[in-house]
Amino acid sequence: MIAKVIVDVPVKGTNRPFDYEVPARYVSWVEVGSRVAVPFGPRVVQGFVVDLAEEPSEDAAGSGSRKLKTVDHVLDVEPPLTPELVELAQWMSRTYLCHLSVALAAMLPAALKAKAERRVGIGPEALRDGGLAEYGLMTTEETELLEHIRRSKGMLPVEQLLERFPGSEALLRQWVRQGILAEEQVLKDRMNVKKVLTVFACLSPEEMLLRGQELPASAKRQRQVLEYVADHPDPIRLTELTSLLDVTAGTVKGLADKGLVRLEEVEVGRDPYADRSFKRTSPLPLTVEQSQVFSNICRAVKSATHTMFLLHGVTGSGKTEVYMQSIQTCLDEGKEAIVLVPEISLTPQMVERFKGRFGADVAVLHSRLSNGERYDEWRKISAGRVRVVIGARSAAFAPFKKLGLVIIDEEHESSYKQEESPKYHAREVAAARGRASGASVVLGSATPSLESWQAAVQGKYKLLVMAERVEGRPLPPVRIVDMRQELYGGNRSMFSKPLFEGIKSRLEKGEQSVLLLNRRGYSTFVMCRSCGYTAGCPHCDISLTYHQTSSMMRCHYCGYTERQPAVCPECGSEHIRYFGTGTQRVEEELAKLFPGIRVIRMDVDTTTEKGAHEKLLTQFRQKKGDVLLGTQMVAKGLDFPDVTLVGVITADTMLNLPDFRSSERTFQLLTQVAGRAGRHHLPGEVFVQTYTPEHYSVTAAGGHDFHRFAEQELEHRVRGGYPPFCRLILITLSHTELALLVKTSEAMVNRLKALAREEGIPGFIEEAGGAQKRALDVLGPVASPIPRIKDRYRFQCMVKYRGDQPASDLVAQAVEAFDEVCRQTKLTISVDVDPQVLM
DNA sequence: AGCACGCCGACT
DNA sequence: GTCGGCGTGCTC
Repeated sequence: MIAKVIVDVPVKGTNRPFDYEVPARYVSWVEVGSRVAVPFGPRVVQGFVVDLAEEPSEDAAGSGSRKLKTVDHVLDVEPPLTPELVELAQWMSRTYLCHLSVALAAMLPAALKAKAERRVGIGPEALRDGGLAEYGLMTTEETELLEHIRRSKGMLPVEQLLERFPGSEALLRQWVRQGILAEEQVLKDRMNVKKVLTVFACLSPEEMLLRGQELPASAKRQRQVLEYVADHPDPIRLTELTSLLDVTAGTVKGLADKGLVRLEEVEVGRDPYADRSFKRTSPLPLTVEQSQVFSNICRAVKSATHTMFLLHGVTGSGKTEVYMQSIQTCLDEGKEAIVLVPEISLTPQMVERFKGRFGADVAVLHSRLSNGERYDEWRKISAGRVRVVIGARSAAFAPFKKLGLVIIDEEHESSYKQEESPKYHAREVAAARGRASGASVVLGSATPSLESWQAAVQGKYKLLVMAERVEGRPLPPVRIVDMRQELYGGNRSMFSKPLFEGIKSRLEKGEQSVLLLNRRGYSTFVMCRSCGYTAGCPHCDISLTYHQTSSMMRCHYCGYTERQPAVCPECGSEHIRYFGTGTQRVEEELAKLFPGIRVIRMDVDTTTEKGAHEKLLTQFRQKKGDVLLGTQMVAKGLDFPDVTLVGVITADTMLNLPDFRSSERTFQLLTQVAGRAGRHHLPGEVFVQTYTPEHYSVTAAGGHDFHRFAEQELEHRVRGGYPPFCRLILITLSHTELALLVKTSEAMVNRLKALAREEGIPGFIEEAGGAQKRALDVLGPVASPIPRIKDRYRFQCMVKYRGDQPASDLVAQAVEAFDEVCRQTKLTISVDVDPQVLM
């Protein structure tokens, strides 16, 4: 038997199957989707079986004089991929122009990426009579190395040897060649066991308290920790201890240094939800609207006909309950279901709802899991121990064998697009998987993407609507505040009068507020007021961002850091000003305006630590803060009963970005925050501060009116020739030499145009009214919005095409034509199909 | 990616 | 005259 194997070596030239003989002992074991170790050139690599055949193909080595190599071994007891997923990977590779091995690897947890481990042991030559005499004298170091290997018997990992005997790599290789050492390569998965720093008491409680007395008076925190440990002598996780007592890890480490406690890494069991019980819930009665939607989905699931549904349901209309009952139907049919949610809304509350309904039938996949934990969850799916998975975009690849339903919640979220290769969109992957397997796909959103909306309007997707909120709670009134008027009125603060009054009255009533500062694409930067100098990254064409916590200037693209300048480096002036309203500045301003206000700030600076996100939200829920202030992460799916005010500091920061989706993003964000207030018994109020109050994405969001927004935005998109009326492929070229880059970029555009002509793809047709209708068009080249990153200049060109045109093929051909140039000049070309952010 | 083969400078 | 630099090319 012959296995066609895609080797996990993602370079040009290996993007095709290689033929291997399957040894008799594996014949009944190797399947399409198996992961195997195969010899490849001089080493052993991981590969995926994508096909099985009786005979090797004509052009394979086996047909010539050389013999086919043999599959070394099979890496898993059961194939980690199904034939259906292998097919899907092939679709991804074609559609998103990526190496097939990259598409296959993206479907598996990172733990299942085997790397060869080389090991050496004593070889036949060293055991021969006469020993090593004929190889000449060895230096003491060499003798020591060989003795070390001899003593340890068995095989030793080379990596480990090199740690002890640095620089002996060449020598080891030579000995292997001479037969003094024997070598083997074993493919090992990266299944590191998760370890957690744990605090142990190492003295008796009495002794500890005694030693606590001896601590200097200034060590208040340390004494506090010591007292707690003396009280609770059981080992406790460091993270748990620090969050419980609100101290830093440094405090505990200080105690450890003094020998009062012991810090040790302890292996932890990996079920992240093992120690939690979930209250089981039963299906809730559905409203008329809900049950109509539900029965539509049920019909498709029961008949196993692939249908794409777009569920347009306002915030609070009870989409989750419909999802859960649809999933139940799916399970009753003996099928499995996938729920995709944006990473940010994959909160414990969300997980709790699904665990509560489906219990142990649910696997959870999110980015905070360690490799081992993720693998464990994934195993539950592949072994058939669960029938429901809830997770972020990669959960679209859950290895179910009888998939019946895929739910994509908040389908408009851009996080469904992977920004690294394979640059897939989970929505498109789910659709492709549904088409192949007969599963139905439900796209749910209060603010659908215009792509999905247009598909529904055209009847490609079936539109389902839920326009009413559960229990008829009204959507909160939205007050749009014109900041220009505020400025005319003499208010130069970042808070308008109405928002100020709103916050003030909430403080008085003991109610809570959420403030949103949309900082995306808008960083705080530093400028000299005397000469206009701005601090820029020396490697990228972008200004440096100021971080107050560290007093450092940092480049968000390459990580370059420098100290905050005390005086202007250009003119020596001391008048340096910080521009851009960061959350830190808003926090300061709040403290000034409302003395004693308790602000919980949530942004990249305060949430990098693991679990910080959840911790801050819990604090806010427990009313340990009056105001929750944050970037867009506060807008998503949060549900606090005592929040009666939501304020958006500046609605238009992202409206002015050079991206055709900026209006859409603004509308989505504003609509979402507007849904955050008054979800419970207390009525809510929303303030949106803006300099462009007449913009339709602001007014439509203010009126909770998706239809009006969609109508206007679609008109803009038609006129500009943008999705959903076409599809885009963004090609970015980069190189250190600008001249070469420009020349190559132009050549690329010409090549694309020539290919389109050759294929007879029609070009530009101008329609009456200025609307453009074209089958394929190539724009550019132009400098990328960030023209230089990490010392490499960047140019881009854009292919616009009608959805039914095979543009991926065309781009693939064009890019291939530049292979030679890329190799010779180190120029890189990256292709993004259906780009979400044009930067 | 590795690791070979293969063609030009600083040493015994 | 050899050892070794890392530039190109291949892997069933």
